[in-house]
Amino acid sequence: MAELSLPDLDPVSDRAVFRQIADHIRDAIERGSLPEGAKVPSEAQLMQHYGVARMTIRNALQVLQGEGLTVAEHGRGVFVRSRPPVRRLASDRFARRHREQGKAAFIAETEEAGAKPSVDSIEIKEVRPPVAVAEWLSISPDELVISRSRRYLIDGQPVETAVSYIPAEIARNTQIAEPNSGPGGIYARLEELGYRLDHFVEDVKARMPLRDEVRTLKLAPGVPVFQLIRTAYTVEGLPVEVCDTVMSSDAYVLSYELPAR
Amino acid sequence: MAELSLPDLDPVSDRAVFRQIADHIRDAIERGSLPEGAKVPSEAQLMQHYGVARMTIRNALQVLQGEGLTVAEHGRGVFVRSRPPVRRLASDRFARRHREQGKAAFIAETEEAGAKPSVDSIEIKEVRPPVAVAEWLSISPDELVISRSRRYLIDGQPVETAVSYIPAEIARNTQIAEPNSGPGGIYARLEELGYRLDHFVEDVKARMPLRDEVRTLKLAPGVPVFQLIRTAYTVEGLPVEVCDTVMSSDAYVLSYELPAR
DNA sequence: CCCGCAAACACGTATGTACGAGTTGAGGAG
DNA sequence: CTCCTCAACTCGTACATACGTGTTTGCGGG
Repeated sequence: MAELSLPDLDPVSDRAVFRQIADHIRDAIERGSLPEGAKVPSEAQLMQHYGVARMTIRNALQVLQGEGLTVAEHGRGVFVRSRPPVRRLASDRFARRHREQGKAAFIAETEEAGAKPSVDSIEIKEVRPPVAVAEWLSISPDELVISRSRRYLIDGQPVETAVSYIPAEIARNTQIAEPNSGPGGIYARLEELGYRLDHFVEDVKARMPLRDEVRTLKLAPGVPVFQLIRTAYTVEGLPVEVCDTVMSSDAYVLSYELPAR
Repeated sequence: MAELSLPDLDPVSDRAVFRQIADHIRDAIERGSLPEGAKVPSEAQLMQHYGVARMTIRNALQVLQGEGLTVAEHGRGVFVRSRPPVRRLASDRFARRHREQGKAAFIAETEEAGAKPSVDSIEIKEVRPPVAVAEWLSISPDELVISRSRRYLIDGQPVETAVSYIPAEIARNTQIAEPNSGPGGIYARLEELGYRLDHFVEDVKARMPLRDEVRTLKLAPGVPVFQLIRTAYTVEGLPVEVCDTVMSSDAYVLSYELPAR
């Protein structure tokens, strides 16, 4: 790696050696000396350059990996993470005019972007709701709900998991309780059943993924997830569905429009 | 820590030892055997329990810290992270009626929650905009903008930094270019200047914090940040302000209302 | 009884060693 | 020329050791 010149350590600094090294590499990435996809010098090369032990180098590399700046590939090296192009989720994605065109939001958006959407792991159960879900739906935790779990993929890559909860009173023996919820998705079905949707409330959190989520969404180290809790309300103010969605934060930008009124 | 019983290692598993140990502790946290704020057994105790080297224990603990589940406190121990009560940002926070009451959104919300809001590090400059900002404002990168940086604190704890950009053409020699932007904040001033605000578009990303952000927001390890880019549009569709906000993701839940239309 | 200080304890940083396992490319066999 | 093997390189895991620095606690002297 003669191409990349890293500074030497500052012997008087009280900053830990592994942090100084992480700083040097981070600077190189931010400067563009190490562009996306570039290979970071190997552990052995960095040991030689700085004259420190391997553990020190590994500590430094782990800092960068935790920041989501690099990924290590076993047997190949450490590389600057290249971020996939992000998808922007519009705030009108649940507008009725989209439903009336017969496609669920995810399918329509993805095809629009020229990619191939798919959905797998669809699982439908009638269960007692988690307490938080019962609260959002304003029902008793003893009332059963239909839960619809699924995973969304773009060009075969998993990008999002979601679980919807609908009171069983509403959804039982309807197409909502079928794996294929029909044209326009479950929101179209709810409206056919006479539940006129008025608005959704979407609560957005960000956090580090759980272990399962890392596996299911094939997340790189150092990538947080969005967790969205979306509740659908009818014009009467009745909550009829809660959807709990987890998505990789580096595949998405969420876009919302706020009225200035 | 006789209170907490951790399983033994599975000698036939091909899962790395440090991951198994991390799994055990994670399970204990999720089960509630290690409640919020509880002290995780010390490195020495875990070494003894599992009969492994300290580095192995430290690797395990680092996994959990990276997941945001624990924090290590030098000289004291490792503790289960307790999440502070979250603040919920309503989607009508920029409604005109709030501006007319003379308080900026942040101040009003925080006082409402019974906490003491403050703002520091206010810095106002006239600069050339970053290219991305110029694009959002639909101006040339050569046109100057007023940038207003500030940091928001709740009860003295920093929770959010923000930088607003307003075309200098609009804001020069107005109160917008003063540290104290007056009652109702800069949006009230813009409306007084004849820019009737119609709506905002807020783009939400989540990512791991940069080094500076960790320092400025006093972020715990394993806590991602939200980055919000909010653009204010007038009724004529003219973008008049862009605000780039970074906030700790564990102090906030963002809440948006979406029309079903 | 209280204060102060030292020991015990805890995590942080760093060195050195060893072996395992995935990837790659060069060189030799066919 | 092609294919295969193997060596070299790379990161992953784990052990042992040492010393630094911040925190807590308990003992002993005043």
